[in-house]
Amino acid sequence: MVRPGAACLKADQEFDLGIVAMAAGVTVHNEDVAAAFDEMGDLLAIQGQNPFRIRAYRRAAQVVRGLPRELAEMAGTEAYDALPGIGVDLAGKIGELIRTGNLRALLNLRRQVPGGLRELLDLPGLGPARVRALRQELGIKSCDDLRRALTAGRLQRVRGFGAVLQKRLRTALTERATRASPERLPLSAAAQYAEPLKAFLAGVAGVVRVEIAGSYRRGRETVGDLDVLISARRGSSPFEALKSYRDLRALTSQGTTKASGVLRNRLQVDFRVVQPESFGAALQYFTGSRDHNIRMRRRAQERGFKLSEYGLFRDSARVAGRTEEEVFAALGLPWIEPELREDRGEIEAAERHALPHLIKRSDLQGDLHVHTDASDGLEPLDKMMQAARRSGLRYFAVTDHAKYLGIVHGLDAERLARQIDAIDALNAAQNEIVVLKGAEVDILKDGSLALEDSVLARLDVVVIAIHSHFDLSEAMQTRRILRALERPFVSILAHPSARLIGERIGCAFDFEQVLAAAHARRCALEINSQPMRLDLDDVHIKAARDRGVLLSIASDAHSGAQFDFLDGGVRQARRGWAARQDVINTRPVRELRTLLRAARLN
DNA sequence: GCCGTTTTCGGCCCGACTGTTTTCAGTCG
Repeated sequence: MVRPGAACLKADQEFDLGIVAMAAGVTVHNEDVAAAFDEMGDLLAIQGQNPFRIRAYRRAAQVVRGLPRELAEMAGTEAYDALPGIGVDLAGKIGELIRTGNLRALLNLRRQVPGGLRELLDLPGLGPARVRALRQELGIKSCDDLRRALTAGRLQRVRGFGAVLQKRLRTALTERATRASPERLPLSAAAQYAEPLKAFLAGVAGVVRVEIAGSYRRGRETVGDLDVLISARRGSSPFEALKSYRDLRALTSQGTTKASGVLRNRLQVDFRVVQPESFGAALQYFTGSRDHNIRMRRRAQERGFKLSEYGLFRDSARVAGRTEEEVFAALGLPWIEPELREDRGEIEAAERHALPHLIKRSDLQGDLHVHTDASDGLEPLDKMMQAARRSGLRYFAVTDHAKYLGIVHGLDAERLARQIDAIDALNAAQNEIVVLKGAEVDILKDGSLALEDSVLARLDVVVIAIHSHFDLSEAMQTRRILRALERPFVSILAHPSARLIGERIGCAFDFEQVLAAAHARRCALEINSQPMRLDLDDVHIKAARDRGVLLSIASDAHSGAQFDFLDGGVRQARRGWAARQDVINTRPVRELRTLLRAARLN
């Protein structure tokens, strides 16, 4: 199942979610379980419960979100219990949710804690303790209550709520009402601000080194903020220099080693200045992820060390910190690539010296999904060929859309035949790059393809994809894809989930079954590099790789400049643990042709 | 609530900054 965000349980409503879920007859998805656990964590926090118990719920939510398979398809509580961070109790709660669509513990908590209190937690400056104080002292149960109390000046009575905090809350409530709060940016969009910022800081007097850490460095598909790490000589003042930086809208807080600000695009930035002897430790720390860090610190502790952003210490003596490698080595681990640091098994793999050699952009020799102006691309074949060559590719496949209802300019059999002749002529006229003959063929609603097998037989590469009927039931969508995969000339399943980041959640289908079918017929799954697609996502790439299904990193370029998107596709592949040998377009063209022929079923 | 080559109880990552205090709790990452 690919669907990432299907909220079937109305987790923020006050009625019995079991009745709702069961009445609608819907499946309980992983995201529903994760949302229920997140809510448990929030409500327990507001109650002031044991922080470690709260963390257990949040950690469990995280683990569930990272699963490539649906919990509902797993063997039950015993299998749940085997998941990291999930013990007997939480396994039972997962089971209850899956079986009944219901969680009694959550319903009980909701009776004790008004739902509106949860939204208060999202306001900056409000954590569980202050939310609790607001409720106890003033009976505040929602953002609306808080707004009224602020207006009436009632907050002055509550200890801990001074003038500054009140002003902050007023601003936050206004922003919330006008929906001006920033959301996560696609990685590529964040890069447009992050890289110039980095270059600016690197040019400030006294600055020795600048790195952007956090989810940006881990290559997550979206970025919520930027963590900028600066190593500077004593006496230099990078924060002062920042005040003249055009893209910085405001510095919202500033200490001696730490500052925060907001960029013009509303992206939050946190700056930290560290000494060179701590830079590696700080880079490790601020790269995260949180779960990865917790594991690392625990590991340090078990070995009698203390790990912080300042270094690895035994008592008060620093034993490592200048470089990341040094810190990992002192903890008995090889350096771990940032993209892997999600606590998805990378520490265990590092211990066994079984980390993958992650793929690099320079490993790519070709691109197997490219459009020209024959369909919806912007540039003609020869221009695309020149751009592909400039991008260092040795081959690429022209995969214009096949004609079907809805896609303008799609090629019918006759135009495709003419394009095939043109490509043959182009290959005959030059030998700098090989142009492969292909098409992007729609998977129709019933799983049949938009072009006849007799036409597809002439092609080197047949890319199939879903561009319509995204909302079919999981069973129907699965049948649709499996049926398409039975067609004899299929090479690659493109952007398998059909999601658009921030716009459209992926189609629901049984990913395990699709993997099995793809594996059986040696069809590759695409990692589409378009910034809004990045489809497959990291979790499913890893699942495909673990299953031995080959991948194709493709630009889906619609113009020559878009071959640059391949960088993002490689990034995504790395997050899914992909190595060079997992990706078909790292192969020389001759070897690639062998692989493509092997996928044919005739 | 989880977890275990210091184990079935007693730990659980760690520090900066802010605002509100007169020494620190709460929040945040």
